[in-house]
Amino acid sequence: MKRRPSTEATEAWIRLMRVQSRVLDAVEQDLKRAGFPPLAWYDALLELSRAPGGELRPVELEKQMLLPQYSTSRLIDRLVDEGLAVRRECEKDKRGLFVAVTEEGRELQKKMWYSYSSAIERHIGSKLSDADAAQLSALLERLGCCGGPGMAKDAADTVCRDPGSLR
Amino acid sequence: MKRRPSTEATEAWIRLMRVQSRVLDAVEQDLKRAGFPPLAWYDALLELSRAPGGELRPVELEKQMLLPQYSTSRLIDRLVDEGLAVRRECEKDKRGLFVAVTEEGRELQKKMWYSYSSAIERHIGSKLSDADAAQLSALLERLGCCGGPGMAKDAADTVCRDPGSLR
DNA sequence: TCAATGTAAATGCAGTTGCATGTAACTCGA
DNA sequence: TCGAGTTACATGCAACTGCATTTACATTGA
Repeated sequence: MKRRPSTEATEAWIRLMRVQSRVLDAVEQDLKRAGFPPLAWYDALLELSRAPGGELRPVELEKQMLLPQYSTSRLIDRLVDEGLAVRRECEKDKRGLFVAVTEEGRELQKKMWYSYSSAIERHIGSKLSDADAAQLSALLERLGCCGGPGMAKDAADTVCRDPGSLR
Repeated sequence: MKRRPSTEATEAWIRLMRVQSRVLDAVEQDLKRAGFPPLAWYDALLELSRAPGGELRPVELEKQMLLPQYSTSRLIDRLVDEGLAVRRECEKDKRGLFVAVTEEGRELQKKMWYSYSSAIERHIGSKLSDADAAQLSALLERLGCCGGPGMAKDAADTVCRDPGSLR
């Protein structure tokens, strides 16, 4: 009589939770030590930088980053406070607005990438061969369900130069 | 000229972040919908229930759960407020104390396990074969602890037992 | 024995989150 | 064209987090 969930599944669950929290923490700490803001800022700046014209509707950013609406709204507040982005009116839809990355924002994003990428290398790249990393991705992907056809692949392509939003 | 981090490593990083956040979220939501408190409460109650005499020093709990000290202190506050645990004096070391799970706490932990385990099955077990789950664990493990001081290994051993095994 | 140093736990504070709601503007059907 | 329903974004509030500090006790070493 098999147990459900199996011990293998339960163990995978536990490791997934523990390992990502540990690795995320390590990367966030590396960034913080280098004097940078949290990863979420990087993600947002990257999404904005990539977008045509360097601007997005909050609602788009929210979808990219998988954040709740109010969370996005407040993240934008902070970016604007720091001069990394500006809010612009939206002619098309007066309810909405555009958020545009500033030159300062673009620069910060690029500077962060040096720390960020070396943190990824330190905490992931140096611990798994490329083949193993690929296999880990593949296994994780099967849990994602996000398998929304286009998106996953697309994100992956883009992201492998500059990781996209993580949450 | 190879890129560092490799695209494979970067992709693994992104998936690790995204997938765990999604899966954790799904499981937390399942628990919440069933009217239960957050997962951290379950973990704490389980650690306490397992401990000899159903009690632990906060500092032990903190190590098991990999939480910061103040966070443990406040988690205990909440458990105590809800009658799920009690604080007891510690004769050996008057700086410290013991936290003991109450009968009510043990019951809640057991009841939560039904929701929790079915959530694990739904979000992990049903998506990976046992062999794949085991392989996922193995890959994740290589990202964990490593180089770290003894503690990490110890924590992993403890935690990786089936959370429901003592039901 | 006592000062210095270290450890266990709690807490004040500022910043952040989640939830629920508010406000404004858009859409659509009769 | 009007009103019901929906969407975009912001925000008040309570709960929670991280950080730094405090309080109390323990341990060490001269």
